[in-house]
Formats: sequence, structure tokens, C-alpha cells
Amino acid sequence: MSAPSPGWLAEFSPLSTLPPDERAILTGASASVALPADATVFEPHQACGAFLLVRQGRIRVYQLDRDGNEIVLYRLGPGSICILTTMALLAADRYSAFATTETAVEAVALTDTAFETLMARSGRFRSFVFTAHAERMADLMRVIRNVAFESIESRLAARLLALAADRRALSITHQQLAAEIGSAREVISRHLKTFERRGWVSLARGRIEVHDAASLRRTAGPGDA
Amino acid sequence: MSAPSPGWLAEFSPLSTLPPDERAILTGASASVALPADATVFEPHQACGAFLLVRQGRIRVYQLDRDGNEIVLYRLGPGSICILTTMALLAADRYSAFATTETAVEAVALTDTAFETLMARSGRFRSFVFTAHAERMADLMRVIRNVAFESIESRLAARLLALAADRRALSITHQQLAAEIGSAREVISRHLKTFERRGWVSLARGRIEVHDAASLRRTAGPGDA
DNA sequence: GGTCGTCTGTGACGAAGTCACCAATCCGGC
DNA sequence: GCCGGATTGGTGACTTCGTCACAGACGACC
Repeated sequence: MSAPSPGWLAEFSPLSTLPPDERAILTGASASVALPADATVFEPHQACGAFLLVRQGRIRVYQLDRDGNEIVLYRLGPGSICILTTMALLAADRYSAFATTETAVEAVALTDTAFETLMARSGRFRSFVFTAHAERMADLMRVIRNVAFESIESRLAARLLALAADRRALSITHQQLAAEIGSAREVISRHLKTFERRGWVSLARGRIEVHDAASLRRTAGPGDA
Repeated sequence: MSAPSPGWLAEFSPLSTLPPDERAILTGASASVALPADATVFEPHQACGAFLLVRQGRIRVYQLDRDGNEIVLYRLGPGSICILTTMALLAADRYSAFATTETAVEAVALTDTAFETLMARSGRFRSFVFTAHAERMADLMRVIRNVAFESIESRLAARLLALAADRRALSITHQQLAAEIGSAREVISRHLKTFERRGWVSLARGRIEVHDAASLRRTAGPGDA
């Protein structure tokens, strides 16, 4: 693990205003971490042991049951931190979720002592960490609202829009979409077919093209992705 | 708001080992809060403005959608803290959950400045707060696993056992049970009827008596309540 | 072109949610 | 006591969703 390239701190805007002495702690005790795509970041009952700040790439955090059913909880992108590792650092508790890199990931790892030093010394750092906690908590609440209250059709529409972002087409299988919202492949296939019949999307093997984002947005409803 | 009765700190074991100067901050800036049963603790987009430590009673935290559907997220009992208020204090973010007292509640409220002072000064206090965060996060993950992966029958059995605790009978309506696990009243009624036909419980208006906890535990499965 | 593994489509069925409606019970007022 | 309204529980019909079984379609590779 080498030192991260200089200037990485600027990529985390809430941290870029830290006073010099606190910056020194951060930059002094950090190491670069590079992960390939589809790598395991952590699994239940397996601590990660370091505080991770994501610089590049995307990490998917999800739940898995014994039958292989899956549901995505949230994603971590550039500028966000992995709070599950902070849990393991500051609280003894460990909780059971999986995390996998979706793309190659570049991150900065902070030693646990440096993390605790900063938490003790820097109000800005604490606020940064707490904000991340609050956001993740909000993500989980959103997932609960979706699975408990929303129809598959609206959740699927919402997720298609979220995954497509601004692009027209996305490369994803029906099985992967089912894992996104915690449903079954056949159910997703059938709903996608009706979307296609309505002219909202067009389907090809491993590929979905969005034609009518407005209609999708309408069926997604006021609820969030 | 009067000062809480002396010795309340002993009720929060992780805090009882604080050094004298940190205890002084806690006891000096705290006020007693008494809430009746069925009172609103907080609602979405409405900050509570203080750090709450629960001494007596129970608070139910739940999600609600526009159609009145409900699902319980977790409960706070004696010795636990309300992390949603800490979110509002340290992070600007607010998230949308409801909290209601199930019984009369006695709590201690800490001013926000005292909270931040303690977070800055006391590693033990930080660890206490972070542990609470981790536990709540674990609760939410458990809820997600349940709604996404478990059958109604097993979730109902698990919840009956959890609510009954060691008692044989519990006073609860089918509607309330449905709100516990995020289902519909009719579904709960039907499952309870089959439980009764199997001799596991007996039903009366607003009352359920558990006769065969072992069988309930078996259908609840290895998963958590 | 042929083979194999992955991906998608479909029918049948059970489990769960929704809707409509009624019956039983409780509670307060008289 | 009795009555009337409100709450609670029971049930059938129907829709949506999850599960199972299986077939066809496509792409990668030889």
C-alpha cells in the first residue's frame, strides 16, 4: 500500500476545509487501495479494519439470504465513505451485509488510530462521518418504504430511471434487475415485456433501452428510487 | 424542565464509567423529560432539537405511507438513546420516520452544545453513540431481510414471540400486528386463525394467548424477529 | 456450423395484498 | 337494563407477486 497521490483530500469537499494540523493527520496515516471490479469489499462477520474513503469507482452494498435472494441497499461512489467499516472501528458491533465493487475502485484507507484521533479532535471530521451515517440510514429507510409499500411496477420503473441516469441504454440482465429491488427474475421479465409493449423501452439480451422516460417517471410515482 | 433525579447516569452503563469532568458535563446540561403514552416524539421534517436518553418506557419508531400503511422499524427502551435526534444535531440531514411513545416515557434531554462537547472530549461517549447507531442500523437491516426474504407466517410467529416475551398473553389487535410487520389486517387474521386451529394460540377480541411457543419458534425459523 | 452456458419467455400454481361486506363485541349514554 | 355507534374480526372474490418447471433464443468459443 503506497501513499495516495497528493491532493486527494480535495476530492472530499467537507474535508478540504480542515485546518492544517488535522489535514496532516489525514494525509500522514492514509494509504492507497486499489480494487478490481467484482471484488469483495466485505462480508458479514468479517471486519475490514480500516476507514475507507472512495475516490473512484462504485461499490454495491446488498443483503443476501441463504437461498441466494438478493436486494441492493445502496451504492458508494466517489467522495463517499464506507460507514460499515467505521461501525466496526468505533463500535464492536458487526452487521451482516455484503459489499462488492461494481467497477475498479480507488480508495484511501485510514488507519484506525488516525480515524479515532480525528474523531476526537475535529468537529468537521465528526460531522462528515455523521452526515454519511445519516445518509446511509436514509437509504435503508427508503429501501424499507419501497419493499413494504410500493408495487413492483413502480419500483422497477424508478430503478430503471436511476440506473439509466442520463444515458438511453443500460447493460443489465433481468436477474440483476430483480436483485436490485429484491424481486424474482420472472416477475421482472414480465413487467419489462409490458413496458416494451407500451413502447416505453426496447429489450435485447442483456440490454435495455429507455424510450419514454416520462412515462416511466409517471409510473415510478412520487416515491424515490 | 427540571433537573433529572440524581443517579440517573447509572442507568446508562456505558456512561457510568466516565471520568468526573465528563460526568459533570452530562449532569450539568441535562433536563428531565416526561411524555405520556401515545405521544408523538418526532415526525418527518420536524427536528427534536435535543439528544434523548430513555430512562423508562418504550418508544416505537415506524414508517408510514400516504395510504396509512405502517411498518415498525425498531423500539427504544430504558438505557437506549434516540439516534434520529443525534442525526439532526450533528448532520443537517433529516430523515422521515415517525416515533410514538407506547407507554409513558421518562427521558433525559441533553442540550446540543453539551452533546457536541462530549462528542469532542470523550471517547467513551463517542463509542456509546456509535454503538447505538450500529445497533439501529442492524435493526433496519433486519427489517429489510424480513420483508424481502421471509414469509408472513414466519414473520408473524417471530413477532408474536418477541411481543409476548415471557408472558403468555398479549393485548394487541390484528391491525396492530399487521402494522408491526408491514402486512394487511386480513392476512394476519387468516394466519392467526390457522395458528389457532393448530392449537398454537387462542384468540379473543384484542387478545392473543400463546399456548405452544415451541411450534411458533420452529416456524419463525432461524431468522431474527 | 456445432456445442455449451447464459439469458429470456411462459404456463401453472401457491402465497400475499386488496376490496367489499357482514358479524361480533365493546363502550358510552340514557 | 337497553340502544346505537364504533371498533374488531371473519370471509369470499379477485389481483399481484413469488416459485417451479421447462423450453427456446442468443452469444461465445471452438
